[in-house]
Parts: sequence; C-alpha cells; structure tokens
Amino acid sequence: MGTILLKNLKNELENSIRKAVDLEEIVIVFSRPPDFKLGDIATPLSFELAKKLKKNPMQIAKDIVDTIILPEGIERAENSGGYINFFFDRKYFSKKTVMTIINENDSYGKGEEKKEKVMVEYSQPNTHKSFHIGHLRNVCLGDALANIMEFSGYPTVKANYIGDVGAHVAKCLWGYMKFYNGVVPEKNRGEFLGKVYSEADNKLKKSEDYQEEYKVVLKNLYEEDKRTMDVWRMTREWSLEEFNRIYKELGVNFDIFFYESEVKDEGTKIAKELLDKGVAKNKDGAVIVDLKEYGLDEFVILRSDGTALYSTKDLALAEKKFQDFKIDLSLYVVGSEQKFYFKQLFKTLELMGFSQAKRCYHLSYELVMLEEGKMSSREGNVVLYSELKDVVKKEALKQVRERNISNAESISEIVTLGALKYSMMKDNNKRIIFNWKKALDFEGDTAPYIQYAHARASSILKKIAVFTSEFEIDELNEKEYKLVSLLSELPEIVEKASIDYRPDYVSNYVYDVAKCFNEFYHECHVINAESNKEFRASLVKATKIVLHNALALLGIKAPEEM
RNA sequence: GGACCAGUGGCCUAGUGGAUAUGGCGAUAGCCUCCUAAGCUAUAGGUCGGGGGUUCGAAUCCCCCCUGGUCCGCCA
Repeated sequence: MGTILLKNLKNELENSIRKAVDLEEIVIVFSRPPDFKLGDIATPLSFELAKKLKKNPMQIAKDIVDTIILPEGIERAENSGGYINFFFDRKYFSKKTVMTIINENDSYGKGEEKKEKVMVEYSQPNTHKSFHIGHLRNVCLGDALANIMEFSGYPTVKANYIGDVGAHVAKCLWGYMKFYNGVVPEKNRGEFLGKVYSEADNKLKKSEDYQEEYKVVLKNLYEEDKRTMDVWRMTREWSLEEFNRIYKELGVNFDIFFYESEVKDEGTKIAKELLDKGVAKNKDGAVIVDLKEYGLDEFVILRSDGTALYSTKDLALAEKKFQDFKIDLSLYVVGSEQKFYFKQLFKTLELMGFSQAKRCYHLSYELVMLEEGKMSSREGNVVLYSELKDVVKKEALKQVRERNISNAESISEIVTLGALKYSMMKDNNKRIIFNWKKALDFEGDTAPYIQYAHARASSILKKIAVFTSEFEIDELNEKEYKLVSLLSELPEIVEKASIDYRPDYVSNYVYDVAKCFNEFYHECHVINAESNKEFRASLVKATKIVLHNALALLGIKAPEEM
C-alpha cells in the first residue's frame, strides 16, 4: 500500500495546528470549503476554542494563521470569518495524487491490512419460493458491503444461509405432490416452485381438508419420512440450481453456503444446554431466554414440541461462525422488520459468553415495494428478478445496437446488471418504490452514466499514441483541479464506508466522480490539448482507475466502450 | 399502548453540529464539420413535516406533535 496523500496531509496539518494552539484535548474537525477559491480544507476550530479561551473566534483564527508552521505541501492558511482555510500547493498535490493513483492502479483506495476476520451473511433466500427484486436488493447490498470490508483490509468471508426447511417448504411440497406430482419442468424449475408455493398457500386458506393434508406433509418433513424427503431433495435442488444461476449471472461468489437444514439439530442441542446452564428457562414447555431486564422481552429458542425455530438455528449458526470460522466481526444483511429479533439474538449470544457478540451487526434495509403496495411471495404479486432482468436487458440491447458497437451482447449485459445493482444501492433505511420507467432509465444518476464516463476515458487513452506518466503541470484550471481533488478522496470514502457499513457512500462517490469527469471532458481537450497534455492524459487514466475500483466495490463492471 | 425507521422544490435524492442546502428526473432554452449526445451548458422550482428548545452556529442534537412504514409470534 502506498501513501494516502490527502490523509497524510490532514494528519500533518493536525499536528501543526496542535503545536500552534498548544492545547491538550482538542478535537480538530476538517471540512471542505464550499468553494475551491476559499481553500482545500478548512477547520471551524476557532469557534470551538472561543468558548474555552473566552476570546473572539476571529482573533483566535488570526492568531493561528499567524503562528502556524505549515507542513510541506500546504502553501498558506487564511482566516475567513473565523474559519481557517488551508490552501494546498495544488500543482504538487495534483502531480502526487495522479502519480500515486496510476502506480497503485487496482489497489488504489485499499486500506491497511487488518487482523480481524469478518463474515458477511447475505442473500439467505428460501428454497421453494421465487427470487424477486426484494431479494436482489439484499444480494447487491450484501455483496457491496463484503467487497468494501475486504478492500478496506479485513479478511472477509462471504456467506449465504439458505432457508431450506420450514412451513413454507411443506406448503410447497404439499402443493407439488397434490397437483403436480411427478412433473419436472424443462426449465425454470425454481420459478415453477415459486408458483406452486403461492398456489398452495391460496388453496390452503380455503379448505380445511387441504389443511389436514398439509399438516401431514409438515409432520413427515420434520420426521424425515423417506418419500417426502425424496421430493424435498429433488425440489430443493431445483431452487438451488436457480439461485446459483442468478449468483453466477450477478457475478456474486459466496465462500460458504450454510443451510437451515444443517444447523437445526445442533441448535436444538444448544437450546437444551442453555436450559441446563440456567441461561434459558422453561415456559409452557418451550425454551425461552428472559431478556426483560434488557428491554428485550422473552426470546423463544425452542418450540414446546421440541422442534427448531429460526432462533434455534441462528444460535447454532452463530456458534459455528465464531468457533469453526474464528470470525471477529459478524455482519447480517437482513430486512429491517427483523431488527428486534437481532437485538434479542445478539444479547443471547452475549449471555452465552461469546465475546464476538458485541461485534455482531445487523445491516437492515427497507423493502422494495411496488406502487400498489408490498410484494408477497405468498400472494404471488412479485416482480421476479428474471422478469426485470430480461426487460432491462432488452432495452439495453436496443440502445447499444443504436450506437453501432461491435460486442453488443456483452456490453448490454454489463449495462443491464450495472443499472440493476446501482439502483439497489441507495440508502438502506429508505424504501424503494419500484417502477418500470425508472428501471429502464440509463441517464442521470444511474450506473450506465458512470459506465459511460469510464468508456469515454478508456476511449481517450486508446487514442493517445504515446502515453507517458511523466508530466509537468503548467497552469491548473478549475475543472482539472476539482477532478484531482475528488479522486484523492477514494481511500477515505472506502474507509468510512467500512466503518459505518454504508455501501451507498461508495455509490454516491463514484457518481460524483463520473459527473466531475464529464464536466472536465467537455471543457478540457486531451488529445489536442494546447497545454497540460501529458498531465491531462494521466488525469484521465487516474479517473479511469478510480471509476473502475469504486464500481468494482459495488460489483459493477466498467466497460471499455459502450 | 411501547419501541424503531423515514419525512429535504411536482417526483426521487445528498448532506447527521459548520460557510450561500447536493444532485437527478420532469419542464423550458441552447450545444454534435470538435477525444462516443447513455453527454454538456443555462433558466425556473425550497416554510429541509410542524412547533418549542440547546448552541457563536441546527436539515443534523433535545422535547412535544403530525404523517407514512415496521416490530413487539412457539413465523422467517
């Protein structure tokens, strides 16, 4: 890992300020001035000090500006209404930044290697149900989060946890055996099961006789009746095949797959052990952990009939993660409706004595909804991932063909997946109201816009006969410098995203970079540049690297042309 | 009833203690003999849900209220 210029400058500057102020225990906050003309970084420190020193903030700022010994690379400090604004040696900064990016290339933005091992659990689809656009949000967010953790230096394990047991499976199996027994669809077998599930659920609501039949299937499933298990294994495989096809298409690679069916027995054992240890207690035949003193109610960890619950299995899975995989941080990407549940789970893990319980984090996200309301696999009013992908792909293909580009098929695939993923990357505390018009929009704040900027940068570089990363800078104009300045921020953005678990920091950033590049591109010619030609070429290369690296964190490919 | 999340121009959105609130969509007016127009430029559009408070400074923190959503299940 090379030097992170911007961060180093800030550190050195902080030291200089400390010396100038000569006070212990002050927190120095930096911000960006609203305009580059005012400086490169600023601090409102004097307002903070005014209280302590009982002096006018303007005077304090002036004193600091007069006495501070600035580190190398920072030209001057200015007092502006109490703010202290610092000006970089911009040519030096630009040259250093661009050269650093080009040298580090794919590693630019990478954080220092860390010892703590992270596991990100995401996707967690249920077999025997359809994979819809709500599931897509989870995969996109989870994969981006895992990529960000890894890039910021944590050894990271990408984990999936498949829900292959439970009532929904029994419903689907009942429906299959009742109405489709022996049917093996040619293709899209997973989707077929999704439809069977929805149909079964509907019919079960309407008939008590059906209910009785279903209960037998449920019992058979729990008791691992041979015939039922055969159908279960076959259909389960259909769903898994479909999931794997989707993951492959999305370019998502899990390191490990867990299955509910594999941890339920271990979970049952744990629940009983907790009962013996006194961590849990018996209530009406069920095993519960009393969390009332933590404001978390009672947590049921085993049914009174002795069968496993979601919680039972999650306890076993967590133990496996801590003990077998030796992870230090455990991140769960799961919908926000399970917030309370995860608080209970983490508290219980803590009571079980796992030190890692404090480093468990539930990254929650809100639903993807349709304009007419919530989607429900049960109701069957869902937009399937495959439907959405096909429609978007068709539009992308149409648009690529209009542009006369040779490998239309692969480019349109890249554009399609980029557009889908990027749209899922928004603030996870907000609902996404899905609509087709927006899904087919490739302009403005979208992935294709960013990919397009990358393609243009690539195109320029191809047209430059001799590329040299040796350059001097004459005069820097505003567009050039603004771009440099933004590019210098990637390492900090990645770091912040990994600390706050916020993939959207990266998606917002990469959009800003693309926008800034487009503005630069329109104002500053590169190939026929009258000045700064070599510098601009290098700047374009650096931009391409930053766009590529940031998009890669989001799991989005950066095409050479489009 | 209790808890949590959200509320920013017509719509979507950035910003969670700092300077004049960021962009996008849509609208209007321009820019392809010039490195790809999936682009760029300009214009119009704002009680940052409402009201109090803390602070030198609040979209951001505290309190109350309104609206929408979620959870409080031996479902996941």
